[in-house]
Amino acid sequence: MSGTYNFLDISMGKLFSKTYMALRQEILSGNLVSGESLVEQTLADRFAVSRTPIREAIRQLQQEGLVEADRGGGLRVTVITIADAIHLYDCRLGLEQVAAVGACENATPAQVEDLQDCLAQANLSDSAGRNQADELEDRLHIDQSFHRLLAESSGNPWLADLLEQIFSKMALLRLTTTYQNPDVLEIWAEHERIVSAIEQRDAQAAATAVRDHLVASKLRVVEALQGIKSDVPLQNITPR
Amino acid sequence: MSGTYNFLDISMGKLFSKTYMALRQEILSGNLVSGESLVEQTLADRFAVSRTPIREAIRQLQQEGLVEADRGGGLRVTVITIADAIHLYDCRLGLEQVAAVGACENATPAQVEDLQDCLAQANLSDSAGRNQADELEDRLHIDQSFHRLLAESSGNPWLADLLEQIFSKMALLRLTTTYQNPDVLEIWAEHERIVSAIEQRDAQAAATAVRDHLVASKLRVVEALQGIKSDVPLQNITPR
DNA sequence: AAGAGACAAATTGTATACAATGGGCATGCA
DNA sequence: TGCATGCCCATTGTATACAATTTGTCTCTT
Repeated sequence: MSGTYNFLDISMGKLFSKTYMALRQEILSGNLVSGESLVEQTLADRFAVSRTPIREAIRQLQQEGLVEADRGGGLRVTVITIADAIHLYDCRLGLEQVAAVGACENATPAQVEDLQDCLAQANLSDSAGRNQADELEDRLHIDQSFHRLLAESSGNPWLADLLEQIFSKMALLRLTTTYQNPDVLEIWAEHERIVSAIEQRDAQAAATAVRDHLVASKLRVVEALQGIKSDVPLQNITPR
Repeated sequence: MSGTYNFLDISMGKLFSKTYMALRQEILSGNLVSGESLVEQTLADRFAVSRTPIREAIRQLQQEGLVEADRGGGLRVTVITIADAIHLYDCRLGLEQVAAVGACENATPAQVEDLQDCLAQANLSDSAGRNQADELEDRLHIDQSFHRLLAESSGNPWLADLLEQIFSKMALLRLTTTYQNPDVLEIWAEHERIVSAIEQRDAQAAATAVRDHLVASKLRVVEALQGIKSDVPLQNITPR
């Protein structure tokens, strides 16, 4: 009974770990929609394991912020609102500036190279005109990689960890809204400024570049989202 | 068999939740020392519950960063080094500046009052000359409260959450090293500057005040720690 | 017809039994 | 004596049984 869901069957490591990754993947890929309630037994059947590893995986995801408590003890996939998006951007604003400064001081040559590769990849994906959906997907993925690399380059593991938490929640948002980033070229120009500053080990410039990038990015996202749900209270667009 | 450890017996809520809080308290109070390995069955006996709630509590603490994997699959109370302290301070630096800005925009009058109360309490604890240990304990507690309030005042729940994670790890550090903060008066003066800026809703001033405070605080702590373990590599004292 | 109460079903929380894994210790060989 | 090897025990991982809690519905009463 090889059963379903062996597409992620790495056949190594504990079940709860595999379950965790599979569940996470399902949430982040949109297979489990935001707000969908999670029933342990159902998931257990689905992954062909007992409730025990499921419980542990869910708890992990809960702490990670991808799963939240429903009223009444139930659990569901976290619902991210526009207000949350703004708040998360503010957190990124603070942390990524620190990351940029740290990267100027601690980034290894290999890491700088990785960042440059990321830029190159972005340009590549731009010219390769495939269907729009794939292109968008690619862009989002590259963008995430870029910021993840930046965080790692800081040499501050806690910082990378905190940012990772934020990223996964923002990934949730992307699923529910599927806004299109209007000015992609802008983003890459901004990314280039950041990398350039890091190459030159200019901490001040790097921090500023990151700040500008995120403020602009936040504004773009909020504008895009406002068109979708204008009912949600829009608190502070410009934090500074 | 009322047994031991009913000092936290709130008799309400799930066992794993109570266990989690109790375990957390034991770690944060130093009852379980840093580096001590955690054995599920032992803890289960100790709290007179089965391994199930213990496991969930431990996993939660692990994600929270108070418990970490030992080499060999075991778990132990997290060990925080000087380098970690520096890294955590850098994270705070980024996040608390954002918190200060947010507080200027979103703090309710009640929250501002709470912050002021915190200052008053600090002065009070200063004049009341009791034994030194208690006084130190009080100061640390008040300091934590202050920063927690600041985070909450921002109106950004994710921000408060991230900072809370950092605070608990730093609390661990305090236990292992028990350095004394040399310049307490400095700290309160700095706190007052922060509150004052928030009262006046001056975001720029608040951010600067927070930055100055944390940079100074970080320096103080690093200096204090350097005297204790001078072997640990000391990377970047001044990040900016 | 509307509300209260109780019963039933679904779901989560806890305990425990069993499996698997890894490390330490003892024993044997070089 | 030092190292390798194999077994045993300690500990964690998983499954399952059972308890408790909650929700929703059905009925009975007013």
